[in-house]
Amino acid sequence: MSKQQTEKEFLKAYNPNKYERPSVTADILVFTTIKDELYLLMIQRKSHPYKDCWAIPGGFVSMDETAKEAAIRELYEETSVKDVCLEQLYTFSKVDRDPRMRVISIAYIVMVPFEKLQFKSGDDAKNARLFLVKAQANNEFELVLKKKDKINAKCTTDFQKELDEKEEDFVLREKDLAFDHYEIIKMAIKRMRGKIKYSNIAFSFLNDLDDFTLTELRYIYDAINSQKADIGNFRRFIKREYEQKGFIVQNNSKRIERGRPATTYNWARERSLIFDE
Amino acid sequence: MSKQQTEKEFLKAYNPNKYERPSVTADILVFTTIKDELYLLMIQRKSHPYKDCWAIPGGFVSMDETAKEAAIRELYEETSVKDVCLEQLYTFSKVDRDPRMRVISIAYIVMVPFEKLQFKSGDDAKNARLFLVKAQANNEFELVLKKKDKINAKCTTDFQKELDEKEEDFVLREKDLAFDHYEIIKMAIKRMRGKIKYSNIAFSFLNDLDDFTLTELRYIYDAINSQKADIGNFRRFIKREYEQKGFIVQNNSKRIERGRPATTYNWARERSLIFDE
DNA sequence: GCAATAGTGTCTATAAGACACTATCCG
DNA sequence: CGGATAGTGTCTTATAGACACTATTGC
Repeated sequence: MSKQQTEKEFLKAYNPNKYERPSVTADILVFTTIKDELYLLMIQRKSHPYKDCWAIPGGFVSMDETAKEAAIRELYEETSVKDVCLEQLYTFSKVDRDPRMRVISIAYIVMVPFEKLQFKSGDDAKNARLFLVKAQANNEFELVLKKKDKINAKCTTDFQKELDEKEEDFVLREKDLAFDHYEIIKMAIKRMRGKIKYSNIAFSFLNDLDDFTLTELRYIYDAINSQKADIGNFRRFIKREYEQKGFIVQNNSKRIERGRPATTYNWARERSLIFDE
Repeated sequence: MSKQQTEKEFLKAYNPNKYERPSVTADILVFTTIKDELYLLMIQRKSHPYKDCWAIPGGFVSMDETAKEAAIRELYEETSVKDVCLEQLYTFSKVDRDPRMRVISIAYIVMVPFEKLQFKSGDDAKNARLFLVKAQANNEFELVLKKKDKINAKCTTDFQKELDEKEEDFVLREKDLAFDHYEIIKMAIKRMRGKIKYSNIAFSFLNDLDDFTLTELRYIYDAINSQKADIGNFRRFIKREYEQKGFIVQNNSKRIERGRPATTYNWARERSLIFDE
């Protein structure tokens, strides 16, 4: 090979199969909130390895798509959700994390309003469920499926029937999760808690950016932090950081449910600002 | 295939070569500080693609190492530096980022004291240089090689001779960098500026954790933020966040150079706390 | 009126920024 | 003494947390 080779010549002669290569997958952590609780979408594996264990959804990154595009595709396949923003969490590359072969996983966080989630729990190819994320000390957590909760009520799979007949809630702990998924989820929760302080990620959980109340928004903060914020201090914080700076504006209408009607707000800037890094 | 297959049988029958796979590389951003300026290690490519362009070092992740281990190995090969902490920055996966083939890069940031860097600039396989990171508005930047600076003085390559004969400094801008490396560096600078506020990453630039002055530490903050901190406010900040909490402790000896001798400090906790996430 | 929810006001402690001042070395 | 660098003090404003209070609805 001459040193005076042009780039074109070089590329023609280049053999891209010289080295063995790992598989690359995109994993997605689909979080949602209901009231002031945080939920995570998990699927039950129907095949080896970790058959019957619960895992976060994911799939191989194909040659003609970015990792993010793969995550978006997977997300759509699992939940019919489109047009959401994803945040890259971390890339996991332990050599033995998958017993089949070398797999490197790029994990993404996606935050979806519960109302937009059409998770395909009826799909008999696999069980998909929203697990309550029950925070414990030190960023540890449990994933809980409440007996006869309304959230996964539509599910009519064998698994659901079994669960309904049991005496207690169904609880997943570290050892019950497939692969290194406990570690991934733990990191995701930590990341969300970190980012909620200085970014607007909480707004990505709102069902309607044109019509939300400060209480709805506070519940989202409470869900992620798993603690109840002081009402007065929270309002002051949102008004200073978002209303005074023109990101959110009051609507004319009020939300009437029980108690005093609530002022509703709308996000006044480009929607793409939500969840921008 | 029977549904009653055991995991062992499954793994035996599994064919891991079903899908085409991308190559995976680990790229490292080696930052260092001199006085209150930030420098980045770049290498000049000796082969296609982007022959003669400047790039951040990197290499393929092999099948028996994690991405982080690959980064550590690369780092050692380039700079003889060992025992440093790396921070995973981001994984870049655009389909066409490398014209040879599909390459996904996991980028790592490493912060090294200048004194510990033995960068192999004499190695005639490639030029390696420390570029001054010259910040501009909006997280943009230029990489500058000053004519006849002392930092890269040991270099005797053809490139250096050429540079010495020129009239002006050698400046790299976005278009002068290989692949998507401008974007990567930009993100790295942003990340460091974000993390320096609430983490102890600045300490990882200190040459001697058992003997440093607050002025040395302030210079590191200035280098990353590319602005000069107020001396009094900075001291108050460090004393509150680090001395009062017992992370750093005053030494008995003083550092005597010019002017009033400076109190030296040492990091009093486990060293592994430096740069922990 | 009462339960329920929305929303305000106030007090305190802490933190961030601007900036003037003092201290201690060398030569 | 003066130049150089280290280190202190003070004033102002912004922010965070605790917590008591008022407002507006339906029934």
